[in-house]
Amino acid sequence: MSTKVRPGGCCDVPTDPTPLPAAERERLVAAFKALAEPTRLDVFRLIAAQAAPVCACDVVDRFAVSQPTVSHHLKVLREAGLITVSRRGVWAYYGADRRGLARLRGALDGFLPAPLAATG
Amino acid sequence: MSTKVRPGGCCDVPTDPTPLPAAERERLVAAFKALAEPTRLDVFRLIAAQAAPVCACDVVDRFAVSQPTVSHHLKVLREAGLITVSRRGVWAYYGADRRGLARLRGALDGFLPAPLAATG
DNA sequence: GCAAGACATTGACAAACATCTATATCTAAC
DNA sequence: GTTAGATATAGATGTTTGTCAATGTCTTGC
Repeated sequence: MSTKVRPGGCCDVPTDPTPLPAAERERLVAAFKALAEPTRLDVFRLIAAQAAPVCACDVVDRFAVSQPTVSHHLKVLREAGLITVSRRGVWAYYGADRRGLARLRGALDGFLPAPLAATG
Repeated sequence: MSTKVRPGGCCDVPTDPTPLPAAERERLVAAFKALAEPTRLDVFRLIAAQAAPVCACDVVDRFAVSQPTVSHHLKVLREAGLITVSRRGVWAYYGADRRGLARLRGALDGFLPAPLAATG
C-alpha cells in the first residue's frame, strides 16, 4: 500500500527492505570492504582466477607491496570468507571460497525488489 | 600449461587473471567501497528495495545519522554508479541504478576461471 | 522580495586503515 | 640443535573516511 499522504506531500512512505540479520549484514560488509581496496582486489582476482590454490610466495612476487602487507591482505580476504588457506610444509596455499562469492552474488540479487530482480 | 618448476619447488606459476582496464577497476573499487559501510549499505538497500525512487527526506527520517551524513552517503553511492537522482521542486528522489548492480554482478562472475564459473 | 524549508557543501575531528620495518613463529634440512 | 627460509604478528605512521555543526544554495509560497 503506502499511499499515506506525507506532511510535506513529497511522496509515499517507502517500503521496508528485506530483513537482514545482523550477523549476515556484518559478513556482507566485511566482504565488500575486503574487495574495496585496489591492491587487495587484485590479490583476490589473482587467486580466484586459478584452478588450483596459489602459493603465498607467488602473491608476494606479483605485487609491489611488502610481504607483511600481502599477508595482511590475505588475512582480510580470509576473514571475509572470500578465500581459504591450506598449509603444506612451510608454504601456504590460498584458493577462492566459492561460497563467499555466491553469498555476495545472492546479496546483490536480493537488493532489488522481487518483481524487478526477475526482469532485469 | 604452467608446469614450470619453481626455484623453491612450491608450486606452479599462477596464470594471469582476466585483464581489467584501469577505469573499470576504479569503478569497481568505488562500488565495493560504497557498499562496504554499514549505514551506507542500509541506505542503498532501502533505496534498491523500492519500485519507485525514494525521497531523500525519507532516507533522513529512517536513519540515526544527521542529514548531512545521509547526503554524503547518497553522494558516494551516486558517484559509484549505484543510484541515480532526479529532482522535483525542492525534493530529490533517489533510485537504484540497475546498470551499476549488473556491472557488479558481472565482475563477481568474471573473477572465477571460466570452467569453474559455469559449474559453481 | 522575503521567509521557510529541502538538500548540498564546508571544515573539523576521531576512528579506521594501508603500509612499512622489525621481529616472531614454524617447518625442513643438515 | 642449528640454520635457513616462508609466513605471520606487532608497533608505528601517514592517509582516508564517517560523522557532526554550521553554513550555503535553491525552490516554493506568500
